[in-house]
Amino acid sequence: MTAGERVLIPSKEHHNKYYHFLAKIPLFKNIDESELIDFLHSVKVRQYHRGELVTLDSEEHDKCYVVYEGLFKLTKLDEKGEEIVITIADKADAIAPMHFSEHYEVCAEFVKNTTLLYFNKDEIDRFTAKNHQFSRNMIAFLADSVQQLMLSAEVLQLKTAKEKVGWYLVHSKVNNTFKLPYSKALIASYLGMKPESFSRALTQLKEEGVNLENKSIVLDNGDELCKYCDKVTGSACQSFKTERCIHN
Amino acid sequence: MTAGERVLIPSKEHHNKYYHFLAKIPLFKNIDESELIDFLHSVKVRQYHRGELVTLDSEEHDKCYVVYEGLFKLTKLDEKGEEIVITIADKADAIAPMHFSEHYEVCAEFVKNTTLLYFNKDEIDRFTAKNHQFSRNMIAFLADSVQQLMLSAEVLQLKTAKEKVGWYLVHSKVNNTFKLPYSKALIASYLGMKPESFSRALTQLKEEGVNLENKSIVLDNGDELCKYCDKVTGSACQSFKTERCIHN
DNA sequence: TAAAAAGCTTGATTTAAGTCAAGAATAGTT
DNA sequence: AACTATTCTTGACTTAAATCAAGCTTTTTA
Repeated sequence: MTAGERVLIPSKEHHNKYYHFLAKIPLFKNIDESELIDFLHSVKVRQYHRGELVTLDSEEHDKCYVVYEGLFKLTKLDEKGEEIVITIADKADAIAPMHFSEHYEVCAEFVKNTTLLYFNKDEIDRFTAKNHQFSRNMIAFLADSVQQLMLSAEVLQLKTAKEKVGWYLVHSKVNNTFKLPYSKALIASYLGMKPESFSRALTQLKEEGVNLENKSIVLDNGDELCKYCDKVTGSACQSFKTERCIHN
Repeated sequence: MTAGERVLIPSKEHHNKYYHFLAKIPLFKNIDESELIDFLHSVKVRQYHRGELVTLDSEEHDKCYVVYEGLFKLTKLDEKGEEIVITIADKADAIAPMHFSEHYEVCAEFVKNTTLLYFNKDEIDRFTAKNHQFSRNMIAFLADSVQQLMLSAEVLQLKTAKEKVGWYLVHSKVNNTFKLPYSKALIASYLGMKPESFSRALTQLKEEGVNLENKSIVLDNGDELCKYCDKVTGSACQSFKTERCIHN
């Protein structure tokens, strides 16, 4: 199956479905309906299989992708076959290789069967020139990427295995989901550690009252994860800066 | 000395000097002279001493800085006093904490006496709205930050001590400077390693024909560093993709 | 529902880089 | 030139996480 065969030209009803989906993502926030409808005509769709590995080189490079359905990890591979996970891209997340050097090669590894919506660079550029709100959204999107990358640089370099896992779990607590969103192995690779180390970190956390039942976080007391919380994550917490919060 | 005392209101002749400097940096590329002159009236100046440590919180946050003279490292510190270096900001480099969450705290550690030019967020926002080329430049600036951060994530996580140092040296080779731009300790911290490890890595590289005399790189053969070169760095090399290049 | 595969855990061992400590080299100052 | 303060190097030792290997669980599929 070649790339071309899997590029779908969306029908009118699909367009409608994609429009409603895209209109809600941050990249298209606060944009006039008429302009947005017009722009979204240039959307293309492509599907990928679980386990598939795509190198974002030359051809795939001048694009901006949005995950419509599914999950993939954006990775960098070295000669020895080692990999680092740069981001986990979940539903509604965007990836814009069009902004990188054509010599910067990254890989997309599809964790589930995945449907990506995408736009070509020249369409994006035209819309950026035409619509100032879209420029602003693009700036916000990139700024958010920068901040996330700086935050994970910090986590990866400064924290021990236990602290990394605690930090990851505190997200799920702040989200109010109290659930691990992905497999342990995937989260481990995102945290730059091996599944064995992840598992050992969990047994250490168990001694502190942090338990995982199935994929749900169960806390003996309720505040056991607070010590692993950073300020940016914490700012989304209900108890942020109350007396129960470590950030004052 | 309080912050206020060190904020200088530039005189007309200083303005002229700053204008010529700023007009050449990427953030202000291809902008009409009249518009740029107008915008640059909002520039402010501040000086910092070697060794000074400034936390970019609340007050310092809503700004965009450009290094006019000097050098600082943007760092993240943890409770134990450990630090990671996010970027080394040298002459003409820009840092825009205004794009980050107010809860994301970073530190600037001044390596030399430093003069920073800066703009307030609302001025930047106004100019972004008014001038599309500036929007484009801002997008390019952020995209470049994203790529640099992804590249260093890769270097920091995937490479051994020797490979990190080799990778750093190959930059200086591609630049044609063949010189270490900073102290070994600063470069070591940028590479996420201790000075001792940096030193040991250098002795390993010496066995491969890579020598440092004073701060100059001296190669026995000339191609000893090529194996440490990544594609993005390599694309700036004279011999990129020739038969002498590892990237084909 | 059995079989196979994938995902996870636990133990024993290795390893690369960090730590600590002391001395050498270089740069800066009087 | 002599003194001081950094900066860098080298050696001995420690340590956190990786690796290797085996067994256990859960999920998938036939």
